[in-house]
Parts: sequence; C-alpha cells; structure tokens
Amino acid sequence: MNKAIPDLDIDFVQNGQNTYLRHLSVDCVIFGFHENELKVLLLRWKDGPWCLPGGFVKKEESLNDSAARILKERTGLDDIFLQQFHVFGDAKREKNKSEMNSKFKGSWIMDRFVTVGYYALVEYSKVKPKPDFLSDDCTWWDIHSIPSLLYDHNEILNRALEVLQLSLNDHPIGYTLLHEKFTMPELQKLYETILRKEIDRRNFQKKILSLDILVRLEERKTGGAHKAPYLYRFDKRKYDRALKEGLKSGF
Amino acid sequence: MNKAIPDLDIDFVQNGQNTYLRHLSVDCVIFGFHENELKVLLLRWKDGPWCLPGGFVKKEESLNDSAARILKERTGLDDIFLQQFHVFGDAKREKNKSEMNSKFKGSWIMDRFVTVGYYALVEYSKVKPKPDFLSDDCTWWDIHSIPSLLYDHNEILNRALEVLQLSLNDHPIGYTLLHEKFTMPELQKLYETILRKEIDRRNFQKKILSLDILVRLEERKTGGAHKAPYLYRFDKRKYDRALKEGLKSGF
DNA sequence: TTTTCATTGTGTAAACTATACACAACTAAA
DNA sequence: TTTAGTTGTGTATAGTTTACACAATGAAAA
Repeated sequence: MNKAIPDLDIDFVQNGQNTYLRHLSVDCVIFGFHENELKVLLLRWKDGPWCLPGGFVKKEESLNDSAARILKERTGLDDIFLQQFHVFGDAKREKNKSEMNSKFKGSWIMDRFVTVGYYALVEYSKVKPKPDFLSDDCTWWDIHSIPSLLYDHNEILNRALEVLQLSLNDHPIGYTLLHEKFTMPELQKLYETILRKEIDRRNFQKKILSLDILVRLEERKTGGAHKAPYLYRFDKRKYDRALKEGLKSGF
Repeated sequence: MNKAIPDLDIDFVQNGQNTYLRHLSVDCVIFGFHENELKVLLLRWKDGPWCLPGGFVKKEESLNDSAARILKERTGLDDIFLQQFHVFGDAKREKNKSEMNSKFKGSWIMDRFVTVGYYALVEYSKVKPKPDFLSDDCTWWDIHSIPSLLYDHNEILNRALEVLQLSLNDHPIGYTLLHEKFTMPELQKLYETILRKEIDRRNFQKKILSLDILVRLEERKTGGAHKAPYLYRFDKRKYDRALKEGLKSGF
C-alpha cells in the first residue's frame, strides 16, 4: 500500500469508476480579486505540481452540479457564478500521466480524460481554501505569476482568462468578485486587470454608470492619503436584469 | 437478433466500448445556406425521430478529430469550419432513452452520455448527405421548420444558433456558407437569416466592405428581372487575418 | 498650523461610428 | 415601349467613444 494514499483514497482509486463517469473530468478556474490583483485558486498535489481544482462527474449528477460541488469543496462557497467555457479533449493532453502517477497503476484514474473547463468568480475574502485528499496545499496565486501547472492546466487557465475578457463586454462581471461596497477605482482596477489594459478614469466612470447597475452610497472610504472616494454597491435587481439582457457596448 | 440492426452494427452495439470512450458523445449542428434560407442537416433514426448527426470519441482520438470525422461521414466534406460551442451534461438529458432503444438493452449505448456540441458551416451545394447505419434518412431542414428532435437536440440546435449569432459579430462568417462567388444581397440575406432581423441594404454594404475582406469582381449575376448585381468573393488572405484578429464592430 | 502630494470628482470638445433616408440606373417581363 | 422590381451610390444626423484639464479633498510631511 502506498504511504501517500490514506485509506480514504483507496476506495476512490480502486472503485471510483462505480461512482463516477469514466473518462470525464471537470476543472475549475476560480478567480478572486484581492489587493487590486486578480487571483486564481490552485492546488498542489502531494509530491507533485500545482494544478487547477478539479474532480469527476457522479453517475447521476449533472455536469453543472459537479462543478458546483467541486467549487464548494475547495472554497466552502455555495451559489457562485460558475460558467462552463471549453472542453479540452486532446488525446494526449495528460502528458506523462503514467509516469507521474505510478501509484494509481491499473486504476480508472489512469484512463484518458476529457475535461470540461469551468470558471468561477468568487469573493476572495469569503473563501476558505481547502486542499482535497490528493493535495497538500490550496492557495491563491496572482494571475501574473502562475507556476507551471499539471498537464494542460496552464492552457485551461489562459483560455478561461480569454473568455473572462470577452464576457466582460457582455456581462457586468464584478458583482461576485468584489466586496459588497467598493470604490470606483477598485472596480476600474478589476476591469483593467482582467483586460490587461489601462482605461481612462473619467470615461470608465461615465460608461460603467451609464449601465445603470450601480448605486452610489453617501459613505466614503477614508484612510488613503488623498481625497476619500465614494463607495458604491451593485443594485442587485438592475444588475440581474442587465445580466439577462446582456450589455450592448464594451471596453 | 433484431431485424433493424444489420450485422455491421452488432459489433458496434456489443463491443463499441472497446473502441470509444464511454459516456461521451459529439453532436454536430451543420449549417448550410440555400435559396436564401439557413438550413440544418438532420438524420432520422430507423423507426425513430429526427436528430442531429452525432457520434462517439475513439479512445485515441481528440475530440476535435471526432467531430471532423463525424462531419466527414455525413457530408463527405473535409477541412470545414467546425467549432465546439457547449457541453450538454444534464443527468436526465436523454429522456425515454431506455424505452426508445430497447433493442440496445445491456449495451454501452444505453449508458448516460454527456455530449459536446459542435457547429459547422458548410457550402450547401458541396454536401452529399449520407445517413449513418442507425439512420435511414439524412436531409437538410429549413431553420424555420425544424421538427421535434431526439432528446435535447432542439436545445442543442437553438444554442448553436445563438452562438452563431454572437460569432457573427466577432468573426466574418460567410466564407464557408456561400459559393465562391456571391452577390451582396445574398450575403446580406445570410446575415439577416442568422440574426433574424432586417438590415438596411446601404448600411450593410458600407459596413461589410469596410471590413476589407471582400473583392468585387467585374462579373455581374444576370437572370433576375432587375438590375444585375455585382459578384463578390472573399479575399482569403485578408479574411484569415480578420478571423485571427477578430472584428471590432458588429451588426 | 501650513504645505505638499497623491488622488478623487466632474464636463466638454473632437473623432468616430451607426443609422436613416432618396434617387438614378439597370434588367427582364409584360 | 413601358413597367416592376431591384441594384448602386452618398449625405446628413444622431449617437457613441475617446481625449483631455482643473479644482477639491485628506492624510502625511514640514
């Protein structure tokens, strides 16, 4: 018996195929925003590389439910914005799988997997990262310094970022990534980070306010060595309506 | 032995799981354009409903290759614009499967399948529709009169249409749907059909020409009881460049 | 207490893009 | 020869995006 795999896992490795659909996995790119930087939640395999949090699809479970379950297991969060964005189906996408995971020899886990990529937008401060039983670490990484990841996970992450960029023009992303109250510069920084470009402060404000999904509060955020900016929050009702209808124009 | 399944199929039904990944299928929404109408290629199951052309993923085959193979088998066409657009993973998506296909009892085919939707844009006149061995018909249907389809195939088709509409704004779709030479009104009608809205003739021409991907030929198309319109063709080089870069503005 | 620095709040002009719209020219059929 | 239907083309207006400047504020430094 391999020391690296506790008893709990033995059943998963040996009999998982009775619980899960074979050949099919789900990987989640979980985005957060903290200290004006876009972050992604990564796991580290025991004695292995960093990777995206992922999992498998139970035999009677919908794909979306699988993704939501995986998200919940890693972050503790329910009811999060979660969006399928691409299927990764190259026959050779799991390079070196057999060498890397010799401890799973003969297991269903060693089969080829096609994986469905989901991305999630979560509020950084509400997340309590939890490793899964195959991992010994689960932490946020800055989007600008992602390490080399397992298999094609770097590609999956990059694709998620691209899709996020495009979605920004169609959907008022931001609701789930920020605190309830936030300043205009914070929101702008979020957009700039995702789009990887600078936006004129005055034009950004004009445009984002014209979407009519924000409410300016009386409150201001003090503490900085400068003029105190107003706080804003999303108007949930208008925000949801905008989500449904889609936004016309983008940055 | 069931009369409806010839010998060829027996092996597929009984031993397909040795060739294909289980639980995973591919369905293709194949669009064509003919007589100023958008068409979709559908199959009819033997003694069954109409459905999208689909198939399975071989164990050593990439997902994209599977879709291309399925497309080739149904249309005879190679090298076609083919795009993954969504995964359909509801646990109950194959309603009534067990009743409908009792002849496959015990086969891997009766398992639950998650299916990956692809859409393809093909030149109508080049296609020679061929039923597969489970079907006895394979023909074009007008987009406005699609029958009730197998399982969730109506939903898959509708989703493909939505994605096609969105893609129209990002990509110069049309190259693969029209003859080599076409008139401006034909191209406009294609856009109008996909978008389900009318576009001002003069503004359409201005905009599409401003993309700088068309070449106007000296030739005109005669035969109509009216002024003969010019013929155009795509400038392949500029078209490909535009595809890569994406188009800024949409209709 | 005053000054300084970084940042916020706000408005307008110019460039660009999208939309609305009209008339002359052409082709085949009546 | 006339007619009906359609094509080719340009311009004025509305709307949107972009570029840009200056006064006000709050904390920290002098």
